[in-house]
Order: sequence, then structure tokens, then C-alpha cells
Amino acid sequence: MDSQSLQIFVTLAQTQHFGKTAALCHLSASAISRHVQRLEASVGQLLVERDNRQVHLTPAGRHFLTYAKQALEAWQQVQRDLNNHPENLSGEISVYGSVTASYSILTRILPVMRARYAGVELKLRTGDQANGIARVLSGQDDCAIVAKPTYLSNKLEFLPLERTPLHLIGPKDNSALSQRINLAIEHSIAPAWANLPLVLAEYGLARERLLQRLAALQQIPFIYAQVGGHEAVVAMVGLGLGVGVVPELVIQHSPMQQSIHILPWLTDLEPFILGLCALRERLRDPLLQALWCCAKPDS
Amino acid sequence: MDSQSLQIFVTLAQTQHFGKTAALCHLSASAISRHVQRLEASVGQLLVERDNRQVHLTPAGRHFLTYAKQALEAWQQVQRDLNNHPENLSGEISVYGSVTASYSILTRILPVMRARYAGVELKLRTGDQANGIARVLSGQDDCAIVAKPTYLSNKLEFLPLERTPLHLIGPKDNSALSQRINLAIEHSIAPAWANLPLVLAEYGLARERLLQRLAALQQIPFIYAQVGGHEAVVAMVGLGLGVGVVPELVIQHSPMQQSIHILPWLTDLEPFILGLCALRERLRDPLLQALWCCAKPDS
DNA sequence: CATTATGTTGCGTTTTGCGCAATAAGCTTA
DNA sequence: TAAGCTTATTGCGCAAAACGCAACATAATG
Repeated sequence: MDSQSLQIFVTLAQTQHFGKTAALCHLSASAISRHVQRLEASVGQLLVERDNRQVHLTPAGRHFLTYAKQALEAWQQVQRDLNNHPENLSGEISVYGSVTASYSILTRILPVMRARYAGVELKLRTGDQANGIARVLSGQDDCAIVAKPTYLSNKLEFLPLERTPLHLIGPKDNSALSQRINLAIEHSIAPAWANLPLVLAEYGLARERLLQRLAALQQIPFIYAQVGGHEAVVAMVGLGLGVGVVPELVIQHSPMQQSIHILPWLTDLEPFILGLCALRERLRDPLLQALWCCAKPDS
Repeated sequence: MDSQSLQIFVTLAQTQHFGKTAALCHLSASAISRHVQRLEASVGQLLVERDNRQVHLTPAGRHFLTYAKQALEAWQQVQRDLNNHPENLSGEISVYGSVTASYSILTRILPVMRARYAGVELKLRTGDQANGIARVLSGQDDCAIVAKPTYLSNKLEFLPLERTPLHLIGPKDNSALSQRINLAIEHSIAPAWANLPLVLAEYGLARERLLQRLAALQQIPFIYAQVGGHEAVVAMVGLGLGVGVVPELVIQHSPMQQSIHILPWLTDLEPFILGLCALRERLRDPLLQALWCCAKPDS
């Protein structure tokens, strides 16, 4: 028995759907399936009636659900008690991050913070994710959602939260560029980087990794445009202006998702590790600690 | 959070000693240490004050202990509920196994059975472990504690419970045999099997694995004696009559433990997987099911 | 009858957990 | 004070568990 499996079971009971549960729990459907199977094996009883079309709880499952909810509640309670969350804690923390990062990460953290510390105001500042570390170091913001850089100042503390791969994307329209790309893909021809207009972030990890990689391939890139933020890269690529490298999360949350596609080149770029970053010194602030605790997996 | 870690924490709180906790939980001390560290990390609070000489709980640890006990109790309760243990279940089950097997495995299962089903009488029959499967197949006993054989009849169900390596043991006295062995070990000489008196079990997995292995090495064994049961092998080896192969568990529980030692040869024999074995057909009997549930790890 | 939606299974890869051995740190004894 | 013991922790190699992907099975839908 572990809290993750219980959480999954409770979610499944709510959604009545493996796929949706998988999305909510950041796992694959097969992982959900096996979690439930393990649970059933450990109690020796069928908990969920699966019907390939709809899922609903068995009587045993309903009983187990009340247990699971109570157990999770007790677990959260003991965590609150031990960190003796001063629920009258109040104040303001500023969090810096890209729109996308806020979307995917903050949506999980914010409700927990709200519930535990009604008095704490989170001030969200959005901008290019690549600026995050600088803004934390300079004290402009209390913490930031950033990708873990290769080297990290030891003044900073980093809490890893999510991992997302980097993809090379291209436009999906009927432009000459698209057709050239598709032709190359169909014939499994390596891309001609010197003729492939590149939309790059002005700075940041995605830019570095792409350029390093091309250098290693002894290719000279044709940089068409440099923009601030991955969201802008997706937008420009979607408009057919070139190809670019962005984290998968940005693609998933982009309104232009339909206008671009992932190209089968450079598929082994090192993925982004997204997480919270703050000055180690500042982490002694109870407000930041509270945020840190809420952000931790298995909160 | 998982039930194993909670159980470990509760045990540690009782024993106040990592080593003893490790033994009780069938783990190494380092594993215990890391379990506690994980727990502390997940609640963000020191739970145990370690002093390299004595361990005692912090205030947070005492609070967590009450939680852990309740959580484990609730978990056991929900398992009982779901299997709707008929506490007035009564009857008799016969369990066959060697003295050693009973010692190491039944001591864990019996208390649980007693607590849950006061009315069920467990009849323990001891004998050579190697007979277990035959006795179950012939219906003489309801179930047996046996080592998992290479091939298992599909009429049988096997529930793995413990794993214990096979060791080659020799006498520790000052006999000529001991001296010859020690000399060979000191000079890293391979054993001369043809001159090394072997004490073998009459039949069973340990015998098979040893003989197969020697055949693979193209060695002709000098079989000095064949006896029934691993315990007897240890006894004869302890008396200085030869060397033999027995599971580690048998050594640990043998009164002759001081008279023998493990030889550094044949160290990679496939280990024994000890567990419960019963006829699949008979497992529908609620009494056997009850025993099965109590035996399961994480009961 | 083909199609779509959805849960499960096989398989290769990654992550986690474990034991062993070395280490560190306190207590006891000479 | 130093040597010896006891006991928790850490580094490292390895084995088991968990995960994702893709293929599969099955039932509702058009």
C-alpha cells in the first residue's frame, strides 16, 4: 500500500476513466491499470468492474474508496501537523515563470497552497523562462519555474518537478518550406541545416543544446529569427517561418498546436528538467518553505 | 508513503535500534536507514534523533508514530473487511514443513492467524522439506512450506515468501578434513571433489543442484552419507564427517551453527525460494484462503 | 462490417531499492 | 589519550520494480 496507488484509485473512482486518470496523475494508462491490479492483488478482491466501455466500482471498491480517502486525508493531516502549518501565515511571494510553465506546474501547486494558507498571496510574473535564474539571483523574484541548467550556482536550491523532452518542430502548412521538409522526411534524407531557416530563442537551454548539437554535427545553422520565449518560437514556426526547438510542454499548451508538427530529427536532445528554483538563503522564509512543501511530489 | 516504511518506523520506535529493526523486518541496516531518511524527507521533518549510540524519537517522531500505528491498523482493517474474515471460522489445517521452515516462516504467519481466526487450529507436521510437494499432491497435508522447484505441477499453487541462498558448509574442528580444507582455501586451490566426503540429502532441490553443478564441472563426487533433511546434513557436517550443501536459513537456526562454517566454493548456486504450496483445487476452502491471506507479504 | 474508443498485455528501458563493504562517530577500556 | 567496539550512514554494483510504447482484445457505434 502506498499513497500514490491510493491517490490513483481515488482519481479513478472520480473520473471513472483510465485515460483521464492517467492524464491527471501524469502517468500512462497502462501504469494506471497496473496500479489498480496491484491494489486488487494486495487486498485480494476485485475493486473495479471494467467493462471496456465503462468502469465502475464493485461493492468492495466502494468500501475501499472510503478507506483510501481517509488514509490520504490522514497522511496529509500528519504532514500539516508536522510542518505545523501556521494557517494564519500571510504575506506575498512572487513566482516567475513562462506562461506554459505556470500552466502545467502551478495548476497543481496553487490549489494546495490556497487550501493550506489562505492568507498567502502568490504573485505570478510571466516572461521568458530562460530569465528565471537571473531574476532569482538578482532578488527580483522569490522563486522561479525554470529548466535545470547544466551547472547551477550553489547559492540556489533546485526542486525538480517535471521532465519534458525537447522537440524539433516544423510548420504544417503547404508552404515551400513544409514541402521541402516533408520530402526530406519521406526519403529519410538528413536535413540540410544550412538551408533550413531556424527560429531560435534569444538565449536559454534550448538554444544552447541545439547549437551545441549542430556544432557537433559540423553543421552551420541558418538562423532566421531570434525571439524571446518558447511560446514565440512555436508561433513563428506555426506561421511557416522556419523550424525550431521547444520543450514538449510548450507544444501541448500552445494554441498553435495544430499548425506545427514534430520533426523526426534531433530526437535525442537532452530533456528539460522543470522545477522550482530559489535562493538557498531565502528558503528560510516560512512563506517560501510553505510553497516548497506544497510543490513537493507526494504532497 | 507506503505501508512497509510505516511498519519499519513503528518497529524502529519499539526497538530503538537499527540493527534489530533490520533483523525483524528481514532487511539490512542500511535499508532501514534509507527508509527512515525517505520518510523524513517526505514529511520534511526529523523523526528520529540518532546519536550513534542510542536512537530515540523527536517530538515530531512521536506524533508520526501515532499516525503510523493508526494508518497500519486502518490498512489491516480494510483488508479484513474486504475479505470479510469470518472470525468465527473454525476448523483445522495441516501444514507440512521442516523444523527450520516452520521456525522462520510460521513464526511470522501464526500470530496473524491466531489474532484473526481464533477458531482455526493449525496442525503442524514436521519432516524433510523435500517431501512437502509429494505430501500436498497426495492430499496428506493441506499445504506445505517448500522450496520452489524448477518445474511445478499446474495442479499446485505456490506463494513465494522468502529467499535464501544455498551454501557449501564444512566442519570447523581440528580434524584432518578441516585442515585439508583450510589449506586449500588459504592457497586458493579448487576443491578436490573426489577426495572430499560429501553429506547429501537423500533427495530434494539442494541435492539436485549440487550434483548438476558438479557434473557441469566434470567432477565425480565422493558421497559419504545420504540423510533425510537439511538439519541432519548440518549435524553430520558439524561432527566433522564431510561437507554439504544447505540453505542459509537452516544454518542460521541450527544449534550446530558454531561447529560449521561456510566454504568459499560453489558460491553461485541458485538460491531457494521458500513459500507455501497447496493444491489449486483445495485453495477454494475458506480456511486455506485465510491462511493464504495471512501469509501474503504486506498482510 | 468497418470504425472508434478503451482497457490490458508484451517488451525494452529507466528508475528504485537492496546488500555489501567502507566510513564516521561515539562510547568503553587499557 | 589511544585503541577497540558498536552502530548508523554512504558509495557502489546489481537486481527487481515501474514505466512508456506499441500491439492487442473487445465492445459500442455508424
